[in-house]
Amino acid sequence: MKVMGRKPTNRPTSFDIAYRAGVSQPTVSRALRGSKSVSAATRARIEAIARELNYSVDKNASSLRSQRSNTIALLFFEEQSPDDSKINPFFLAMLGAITRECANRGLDLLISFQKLEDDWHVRYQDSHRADGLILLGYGDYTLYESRLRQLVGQGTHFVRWGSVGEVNVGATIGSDNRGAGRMAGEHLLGLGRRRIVFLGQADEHYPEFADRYRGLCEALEAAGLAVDPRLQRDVVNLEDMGHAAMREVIAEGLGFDGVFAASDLIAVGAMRALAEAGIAIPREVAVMGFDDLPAASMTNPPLTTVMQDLKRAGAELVETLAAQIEDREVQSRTLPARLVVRRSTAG
Amino acid sequence: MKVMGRKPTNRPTSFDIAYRAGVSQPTVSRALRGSKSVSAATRARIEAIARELNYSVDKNASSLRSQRSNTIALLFFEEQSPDDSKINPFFLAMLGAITRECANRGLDLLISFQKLEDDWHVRYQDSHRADGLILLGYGDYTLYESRLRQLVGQGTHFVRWGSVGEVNVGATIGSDNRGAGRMAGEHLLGLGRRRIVFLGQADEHYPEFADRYRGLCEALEAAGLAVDPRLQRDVVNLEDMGHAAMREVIAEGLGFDGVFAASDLIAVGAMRALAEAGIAIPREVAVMGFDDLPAASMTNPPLTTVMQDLKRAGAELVETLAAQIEDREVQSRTLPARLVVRRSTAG
DNA sequence: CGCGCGTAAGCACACGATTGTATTGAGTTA
DNA sequence: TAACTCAATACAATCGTGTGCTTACGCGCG
Repeated sequence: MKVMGRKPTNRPTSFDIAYRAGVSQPTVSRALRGSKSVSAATRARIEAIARELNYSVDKNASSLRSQRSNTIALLFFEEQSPDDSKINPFFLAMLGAITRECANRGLDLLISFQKLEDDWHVRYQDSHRADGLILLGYGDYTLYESRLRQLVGQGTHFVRWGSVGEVNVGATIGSDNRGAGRMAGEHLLGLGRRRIVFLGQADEHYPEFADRYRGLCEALEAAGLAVDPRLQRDVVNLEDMGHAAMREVIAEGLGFDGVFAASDLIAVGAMRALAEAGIAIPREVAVMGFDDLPAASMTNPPLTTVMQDLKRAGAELVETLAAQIEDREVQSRTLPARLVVRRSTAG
Repeated sequence: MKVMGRKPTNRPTSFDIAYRAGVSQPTVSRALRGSKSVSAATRARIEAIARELNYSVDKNASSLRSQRSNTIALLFFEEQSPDDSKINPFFLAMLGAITRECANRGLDLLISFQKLEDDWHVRYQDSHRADGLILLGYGDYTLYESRLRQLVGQGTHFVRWGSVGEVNVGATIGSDNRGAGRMAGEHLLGLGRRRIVFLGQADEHYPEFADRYRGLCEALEAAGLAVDPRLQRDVVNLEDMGHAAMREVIAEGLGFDGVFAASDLIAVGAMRALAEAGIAIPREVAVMGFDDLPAASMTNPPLTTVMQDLKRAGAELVETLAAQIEDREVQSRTLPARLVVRRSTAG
């Protein structure tokens, strides 16, 4: 015997539910979505049948009709990728917070790692894959700014993690990098350190790092100390770069008693260079990082650093994006960071 | 003036393309999907117009009609989650490889972190959100085995990362844990170590760890040494647990000159305990881990460990799942692992 | 000259839900 | 008793593609 027309998988549809409940199919849809124009009794009956049949709404049909996917896309993009499978660990940590918040709101999360050259900026919203984007990207800001403007132009909803500044396009959530930099500076100054090396770019291409440096400078100036520009080194967010820069500073023989690295990755590299040079941490040089990666507590000595509030960051990113999707007013926001003191600056 | 009917976003549809190209809508669909029943000239014309209008296929309509979402879902699940936003770093590392492979194949990747209690096992495929699942989960295997059987029962496509053994349900990809354990044992034995502590559960609830232990035992036996069960400790995959277990072993005063931790996280905790006890690594005790987390190279001394081939793992997982979705024959597979020697076992 | 076949394209419908509008029936009031 | 209101539900029209079947046409061959 040949049976045609029915696929082997006999997934129930809302028609099946309607038939058994003795109502029309649209009523099933309304009941399950909680419309108040369905009587409580009918709804209860429908829900019971749906549960019994293991029914679940077809996401594609639903999204097609309602023009809403209830999905957001998380896009990571980095410029330098020596090894593609290495992802900035800080963003990975944030991933946990974002997924959690999405789950709470019943949103699906699509993720993708992008090269700057890709055309992600047109694909997602256009194809109705996602209602909006969360963009996470360290790297040269000026390189992708034009992409962001294009997104705004085509009406795509998106939120960015990064430096909350004047020049921003679209809503941005970020840590209070300047405040945190100042806090770090004050911590080192409080330990009696006076000549502090800053490892990290301080130009407009990397606004987050630049803000951290600006904060450090503020702390120095507030303490009546001059800022020595020779103690600032442009370093991108890689361990090896931190190592190289630190070696250079040591070799140049400028005196210094503290290091503030713009990220933990850089700090780890710097500590390695210091250890190789036989310089004692923290006795001779105190070292601080930024991010509080898992690795920060495993270094020797454990690394003092600045912890960003990832949980709140994830929540704010998702909330801001959701608001934007619902056409509510949104604005950029700065989150406080917290000092985590460990032995690399103890005493 | 009031304009009705048209939403402000005037996304072009395949009808618009068809109209301008002077063909029917189905022809557009066929042309863009590469059907050979469209002449080259027509296809070129259609593609040009599509590009010009910035057309992109509506994912929802396409998935609805074809019953294929071209999306896979990546599900992490862990039993112990003291802090929800902490994710097993090993899986995070694998994430990079998986996204990359998905991108190569034009698959979208949905990700979600699940508690074991959740009903993810029915939601994804049923709602046509994804064509299949990749499951990553450390933890007590016996706890979720029934869920896996349920997945098989309802015909859901899925692939698992884990221990490739006899008892598996569904396709599984995993490292050759026994071989790697043996390799680790041989490495330590080659350094002249004779009494080797194993930190990690060795029962059927955690088959990956158990396999690593079995490999170690094989190496010992092959060298004509007896296995001392007092040197094996049940430890779950947490740094603190490694620390506690190592302290215990030290306190008990059993002699030992090597430690093989079932994971880097455990190894880091163990090294901390050894350092606190003033035991020199590697002079008095050589230490090895497993996973090669980023943190492994940052410990003091840097940790010798076993590197799993993440890139290949991601590729195999995706390939196996894709094959299953296309109803091709699939089978479980074991991947080789590689020893990474660092200073924690040097000499 | 008629038959068969291969190529290129069109027609009509199905996919499974959401949504605006019409309809029903019960209850209320003058 | 007829007109009117309101709550609850049914009807029909989408949303934008993919796909099986049919059609139109050109060509070679006996």
